[in-house]
Amino acid sequence: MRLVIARCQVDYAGRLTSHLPMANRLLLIKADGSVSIHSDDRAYKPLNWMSPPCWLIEDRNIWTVQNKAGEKLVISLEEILHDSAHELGAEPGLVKDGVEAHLQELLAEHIGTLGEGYSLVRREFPTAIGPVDIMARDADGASVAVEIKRRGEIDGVEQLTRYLELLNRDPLLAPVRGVFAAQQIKPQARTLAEDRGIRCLTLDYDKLRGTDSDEFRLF
Amino acid sequence: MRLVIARCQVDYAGRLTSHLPMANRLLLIKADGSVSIHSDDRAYKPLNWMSPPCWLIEDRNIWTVQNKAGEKLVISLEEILHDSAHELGAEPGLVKDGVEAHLQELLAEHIGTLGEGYSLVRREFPTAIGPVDIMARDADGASVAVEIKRRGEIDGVEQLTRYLELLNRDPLLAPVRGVFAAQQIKPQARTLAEDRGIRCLTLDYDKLRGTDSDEFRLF
DNA sequence: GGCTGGATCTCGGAA
DNA sequence: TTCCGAGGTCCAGCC
Repeated sequence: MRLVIARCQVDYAGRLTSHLPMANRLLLIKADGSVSIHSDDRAYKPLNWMSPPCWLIEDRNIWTVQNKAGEKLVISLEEILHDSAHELGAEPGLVKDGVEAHLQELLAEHIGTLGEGYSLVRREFPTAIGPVDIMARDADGASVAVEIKRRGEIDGVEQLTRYLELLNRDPLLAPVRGVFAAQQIKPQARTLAEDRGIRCLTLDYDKLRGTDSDEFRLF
Repeated sequence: MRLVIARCQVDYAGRLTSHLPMANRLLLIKADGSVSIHSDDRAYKPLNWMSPPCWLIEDRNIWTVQNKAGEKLVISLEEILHDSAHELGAEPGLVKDGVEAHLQELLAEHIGTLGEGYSLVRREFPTAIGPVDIMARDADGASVAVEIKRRGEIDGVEQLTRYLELLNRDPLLAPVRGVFAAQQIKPQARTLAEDRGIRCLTLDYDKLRGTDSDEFRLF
């Protein structure tokens, strides 16, 4: 990894065109060839960048980064204030816990959260337009399609609506009801869902994760 | 801006929990207090980060970054390989060209792109569920709602469908037809749009921008 | 290779 | 403040 602090201006031409006037910035050149340009604020997003695979050509004070798609980043350097290189070695990688995939696992394990007598058909139930997060049957054996989100917004309701429309054309499954399950459901999404006869279910991640044997406590 | 290269492990607890095993990484501490942790690949995304406003407390070899929401990043340092600070000064800011806003401007200027005799009602036509990109009238004075995207996908068709549903309840406007305009329209989006009686229109950014007087050439 | 959908999305604007 | 939509979205997973 090479760290350069420099007074520079930057022009990008690719999916859009952009221009950065002359100023001091950090240039980050990584081992995979990627380049990013940071100002002294914002943690997440660089001002400009080129994702790998891409190639940096240094021609005196003009640096050009290019990729196969023809996107181009041109950095004009006026003054270099710092330039250092560092060997970092392998990155073991980030371990995450608490994303949507976990919610799906947990709800599948605790399918009774949907209601008494519910049973799991399968996770990632395949359809022509993509997999339904969870297919289940209620106590009477009727099909229920569940869409799971961490944050329930309108897009998720639209997604579930498309699935239901398709699933209800299958005489072996129909009628299929929908459940929109999320840790948090935005009011607009809830309104739209309920307008369409879709049940909303707020999930409590900690409670789902907490105990594998809640049922015991009932006795 | 402070640049630290260090052997460290990192734990984040907030919107999710995550763990980074001990390894060498770049720690970026910016003037606004934000902190990000980069490995030696990927230009765009840090492994972990805390966005401003947040506060860093250095207690010997344990650094803790926290924000008001209670999100917490704990960095355990084993060895510091580099540590430097740099004054960058003000960032003049990025100037962009070629985003959706420009398409909207250009199509409004060249409303005839929609067809002979079309006239502009207004851009950002307000509705209860958000602004319609462009409202126009055709040669016969009938209302036309236009949704503009750089890349036309299913979400955009759904968005326009919601607008049309609402607009058609207004007797002063109804009947309102829809046009889905984009630089590129995905086949699935086109199919869905046409199923719903929405016209698809592919926009040529360069042609729209190119000449203000194409009409002249017809003579 | 393309396509789909999640993301600690981030970021900006408007109500 | 919340809501909403764009983004050079990026990115992983699956086909």
